[in-house]
Amino acid sequence: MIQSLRGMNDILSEDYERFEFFISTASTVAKRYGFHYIETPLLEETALFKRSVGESSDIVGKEMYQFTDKGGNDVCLRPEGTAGVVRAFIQHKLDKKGGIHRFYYHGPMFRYERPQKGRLREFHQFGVESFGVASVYEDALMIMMVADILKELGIGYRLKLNSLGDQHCMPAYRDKLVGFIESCGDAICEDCQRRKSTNPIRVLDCKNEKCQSLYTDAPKLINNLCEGCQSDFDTLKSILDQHAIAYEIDTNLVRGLDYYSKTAFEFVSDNIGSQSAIAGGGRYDRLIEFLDGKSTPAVGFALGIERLLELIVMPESVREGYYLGALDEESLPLVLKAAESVRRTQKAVVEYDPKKLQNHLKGADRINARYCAIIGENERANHTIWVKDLVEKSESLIPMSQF
RNA sequence: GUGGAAUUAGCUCAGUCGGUUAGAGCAUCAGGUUGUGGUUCUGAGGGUCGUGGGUUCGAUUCCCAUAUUCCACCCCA
Repeated sequence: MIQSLRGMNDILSEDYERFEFFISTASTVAKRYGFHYIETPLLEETALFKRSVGESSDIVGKEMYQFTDKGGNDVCLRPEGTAGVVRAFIQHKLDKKGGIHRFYYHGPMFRYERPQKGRLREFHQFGVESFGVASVYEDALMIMMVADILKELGIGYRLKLNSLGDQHCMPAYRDKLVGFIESCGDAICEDCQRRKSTNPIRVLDCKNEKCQSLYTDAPKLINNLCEGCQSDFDTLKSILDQHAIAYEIDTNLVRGLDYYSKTAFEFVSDNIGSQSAIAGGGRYDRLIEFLDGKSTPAVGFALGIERLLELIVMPESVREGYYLGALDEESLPLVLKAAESVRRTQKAVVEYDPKKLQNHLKGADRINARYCAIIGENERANHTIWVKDLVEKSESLIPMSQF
């Protein structure tokens, strides 16, 4: 038997209902905030991700589905959504056009990781990107939008917040931290030794207890922000306070993608296992120019759809449409005809096997139909269709001409 | 990528200290005297016990490999 590739799932029936419900809910919220849909290719030039997400990141370093196509191009299945949207933004010269551009998107992303619950090799994200707004109010808008989406879906969460600083304060802090780490010498774990050069900020949330005890005195980025970053961070906190959005400052929160600066946030759920981040995002003011566009402030976020699916509280399903069946073989053509006209306005499902009324009613019940429409000997003789409303429990004989 | 656990019917799981026809609940299908559902009763179908090797007179059970899923690490959405 041929199976789907490891970490790549089919989404069917009930799961898809949730999936669809999520997409429509999130899209509706995004549109209410003034965002427009954008669709970008699943396949992009490898260089795009190397330059945006960053070569030092795990995503680019070891998780990309990378190959050479028949034309000899070095390409990748997209591991995240922002890079493609930024590429499109620049390619269509919206950076030069100026003004504000707000996009939302959803679709599959690919990362070659070891699968686990909530961690798939093909997974789906819903994301938004906002270009041209430098104000920290836009950062707050992002967080409010995620909060709105999760609220409409009935999902509880904790919000973690941090500021990563900008090109003025981050490099200085990084040097200071690396200096501190070096002062620890060989006392720290192997992972930290490696992180010291790849992503020094990550050592701060090392799980090793010995490392943690050494790091209690480590310099914290939050205490080393420059004036601009500090005041934006303070403003952001006060906006969230005013909107009653609870948050916790997590000075160890580091986004794994190199393009983030200033605001970084993550929504986590305590009910889905160890892969608990359900949404993450932040500001990336420098990315557009890194990709040869005109310097444009930007901020965005992405939600992991599969991680949300089991948390979604679906609205109660209502009975709808028709179930149509025949009591004998001779009635079937008339049933098909009736179904055809019902379908012009409503759902109509036909049972082809003639069977007893009782079994038809069971069948109608099973597919959650509102009406059970049956044709048998009597109906044929009188040119009527017997229809039972499964909610009202009322029944009537309707002339075939009215169908 | 590292360490660990699991894999038996469509689903959730029993079970076999290695020995004839491998069980349950739910689901499916069919009936309960001739046209009334969701919450009844009866019955039936459905499994080469994840896959491939090995040990054995004999393996679903023991051993090895492999695949997948799950847990922790890692990472992130």
